[in-house]
Amino acid sequence: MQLIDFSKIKVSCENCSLSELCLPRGLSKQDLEKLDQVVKRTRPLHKGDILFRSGDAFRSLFAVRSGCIKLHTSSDLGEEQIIGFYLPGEVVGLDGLDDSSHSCTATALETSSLCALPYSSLSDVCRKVPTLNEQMFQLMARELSQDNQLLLTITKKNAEERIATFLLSLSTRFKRLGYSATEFKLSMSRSEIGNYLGLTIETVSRGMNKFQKQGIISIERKFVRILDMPALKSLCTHSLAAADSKETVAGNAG
Amino acid sequence: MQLIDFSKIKVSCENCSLSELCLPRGLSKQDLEKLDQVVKRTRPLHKGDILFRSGDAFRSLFAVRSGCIKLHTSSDLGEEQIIGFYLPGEVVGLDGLDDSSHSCTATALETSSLCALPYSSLSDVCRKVPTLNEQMFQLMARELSQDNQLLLTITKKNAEERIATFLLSLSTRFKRLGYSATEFKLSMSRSEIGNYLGLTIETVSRGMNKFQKQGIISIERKFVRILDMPALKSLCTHSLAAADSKETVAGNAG
DNA sequence: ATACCGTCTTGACGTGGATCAATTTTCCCT
DNA sequence: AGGGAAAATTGATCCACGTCAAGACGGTAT
Repeated sequence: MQLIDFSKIKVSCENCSLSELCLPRGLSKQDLEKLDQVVKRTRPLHKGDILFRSGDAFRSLFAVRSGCIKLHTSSDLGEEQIIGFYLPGEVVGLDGLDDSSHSCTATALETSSLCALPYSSLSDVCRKVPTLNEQMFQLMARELSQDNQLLLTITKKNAEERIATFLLSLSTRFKRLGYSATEFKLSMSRSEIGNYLGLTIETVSRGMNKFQKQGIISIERKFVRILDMPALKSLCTHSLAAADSKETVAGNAG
Repeated sequence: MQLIDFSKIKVSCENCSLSELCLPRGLSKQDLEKLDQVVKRTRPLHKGDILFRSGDAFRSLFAVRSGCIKLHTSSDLGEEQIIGFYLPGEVVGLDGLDDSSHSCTATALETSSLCALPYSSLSDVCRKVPTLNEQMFQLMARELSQDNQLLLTITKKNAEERIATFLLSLSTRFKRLGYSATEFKLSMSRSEIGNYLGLTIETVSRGMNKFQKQGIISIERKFVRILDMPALKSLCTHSLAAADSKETVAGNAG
């Protein structure tokens, strides 16, 4: 086994294959260089390692380079609620911008490497580079709209639709990363999927096996293959379509 | 009936009783003046009026001065999901910072007056006033954490707990506004409460009537009085407490 | 190999809240 | 003030999903 000293690797946003993802829109080369000076690669996390805890002082944002991070809260009574899963190219830690302490905990689901963006230096750079500042707003707004999507999924969809939506979301994101959209590994357990979707582990298991019997996916342990993408897509909104006509709620649209 | 020409009223954040709420932390007097020059009071909206629609170009943030605004999405099929209710001192429109177009629709639930903060000028001021810029981040982070709260409420609590949590949240926010924490008017319909909480109108109605029979609240039409605040609070987390011991899920906390 | 343990699957059963339906109450418009 | 429609209540029924329980499978330590 080869040991790699990550501290010696020159980290560069410019050369990072993910730069388009974690920082989508046109920063100039100069701006990128400014950002580069700020980014620190942390040593890799292993499965179960905690990146930050709810209540921790907010110090950095983290861009995922590889692996998968789950973001979750604990209620007063220690009940876990998973807020999201972060894949490479996605940024974790924005929850810390309120009161400068994190409201969530971030845990590695598998060996994961990250770039740390220390907030103090980041906000300096933001001040000098308005484009970057706006990108930060965009990142947060995107997170907000993802939350809203999740809310819609949970309140309006039944178990199977939620599971289908979840799988489709992963597929889309893997594709964006340049990986296969039809074959991938789930880095989270059934229990974590259930928690995220507001379902029990049994319901998740049954749903996925049903899809398998229908020939829509094949699933073995953590490995998923999507066999019939159109079918999967139509599963995401099935009952909504059925409810179509009677759904013009409230009618206070004027 | 008296007509008021709001355009002639001198709007001033400095004198606004809500300034502590919509912009919580210490802007200097000078900074406030800069902000003042940017704020525009819009003419009041009436019940059902739409402030902005999903897909509209993002132009302004809006601080609620009076009334109540609901923020909601429509899915592909027109199904409504209410994301939140905004009371005086709260800021609506942050969903527009992604792609500079709104992902949600904002509708007045009753006659409401607002301050518009045109984004173009606001971002200018933000550039000059770092404190304000940070407050914007805080606003968004707070919105994120509220979304997370809602998610927890919906996935982990049963119908009655959700309703109790909802009432308590309103109570807290009214109190912060200087209104009574125990007597207030619901500006949203049962159907809107249900939509927000992921419940049907019948369940909301039954829940509230049950609380009434238990002597915890009294409710007449839209007017709520909280009679036993401690009881209401304990209702918010009841079943979570019961699940306490077995809830140390997953155990990957190290 | 073997034994153990955590994760996942599968089945049987019970229930909370959705759905359906019938009034009643309130709001709004003329 | 009155009439019509939307909103809310209340009751009866149903079913999707949670709960409980038993087993299968895979990974890991001895």
